Amino acid sequence: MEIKDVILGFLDWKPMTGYELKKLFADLDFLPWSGNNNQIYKGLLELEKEQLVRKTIIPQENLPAQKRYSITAAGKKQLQCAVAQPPDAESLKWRHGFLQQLAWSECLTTEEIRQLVGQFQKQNENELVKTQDAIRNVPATVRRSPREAFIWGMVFRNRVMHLQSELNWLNLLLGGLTELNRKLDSL
Amino acid sequence: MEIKDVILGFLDWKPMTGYELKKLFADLDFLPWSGNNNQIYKGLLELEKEQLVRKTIIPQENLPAQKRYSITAAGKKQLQCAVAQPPDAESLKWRHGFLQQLAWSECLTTEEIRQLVGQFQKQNENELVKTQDAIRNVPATVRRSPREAFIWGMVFRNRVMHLQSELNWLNLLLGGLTELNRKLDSL
DNA sequence: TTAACCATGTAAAAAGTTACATGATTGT
DNA sequence: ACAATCATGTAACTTTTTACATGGTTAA
Repeated sequence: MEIKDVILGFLDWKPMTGYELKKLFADLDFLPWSGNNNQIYKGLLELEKEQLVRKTIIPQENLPAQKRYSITAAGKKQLQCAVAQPPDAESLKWRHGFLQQLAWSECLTTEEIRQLVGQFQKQNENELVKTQDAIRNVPATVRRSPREAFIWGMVFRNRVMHLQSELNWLNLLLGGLTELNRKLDSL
Repeated sequence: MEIKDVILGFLDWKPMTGYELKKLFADLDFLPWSGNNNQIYKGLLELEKEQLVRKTIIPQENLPAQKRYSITAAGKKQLQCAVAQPPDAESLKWRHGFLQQLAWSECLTTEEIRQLVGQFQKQNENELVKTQDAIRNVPATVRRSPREAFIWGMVFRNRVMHLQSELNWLNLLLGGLTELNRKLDSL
């Protein structure tokens, strides 16, 4: 998922202007882009050129005309494709790409979502093992004092705890999806 | 903390070459920089121009000469200054700046570290409240299905759980620092 | 009257990634 | 024979940020 895919995700909710998109980027903390003018307005121009969105110009009195963008069929296809990608490794570092895929997963079946979640779960488990190993290899140089040794231990433990909390969250997620299916089946 | 400060942090352990620094950036997952040639070698040149590091050239047979950089007094001052900054807001998003400050906090007193931790703790608590509020304001547009509503709930809950796990970690950290002090006092 | 909101966009700079370039040594 | 390690650096490109630019409306 790159920023243009997220824009498509928003436009798949409803048609919007660049201005509205900017506000969403500013409000939603899990998106790693600032959503500045350059990203949004340039992005929209490109998306239009690629025919993934279409614009309607709405003139206003005393204010610059609104350009309201809506997603095209090709845009929907592109969104679905981006969302269905196997979660990439950077998700485990700072750009939580998996959350973005999940947020716009409405275009996938529940089974496909489960698969994505499963893949991400495995990546997290591997990373947890890797990090716990890494603790044993902390460079000896960082033991100038018992305090520094303790602090570096905590730096690694931070990551371990985050990964564990992520795994807990993934279990809740899978449980919730099952629960939803159960309810729908019983209707 | 920007990448040059982290380089200073490493050189404060011991003098190193660009090649060694690269490996550290590659190995340590909590650092958000890839540590590619451009960043490291350009960074070192700039640091040298700013007189924050000094280089010694060590010729080798059959291999390019090593350039071993060491931190200067001015460099140590700069590092301490960077580490002592109040943790910035981006720490709460993706670039976990606080971890970097903590990792190189050996130049601070335990009291100063406690202060940093306290500040970061407060920011996390505020952010937790803010995020829990935000859940109540999730745009109604994202409820195309019960499934989507559930998923967006989980996207927000991911952040809540991370913040809670961060607060737990901060308590462990403060507890550990107290414990260390107790031990030193009892000698 | 000052700030925030509405609404668009562009320019320049900074930061980051990927690929290029060299070339000996060591292990599989 | 091929890949990895050692060891430096540069060039081209992409991404992101910050600042510039305009200008009317509304609420404190």
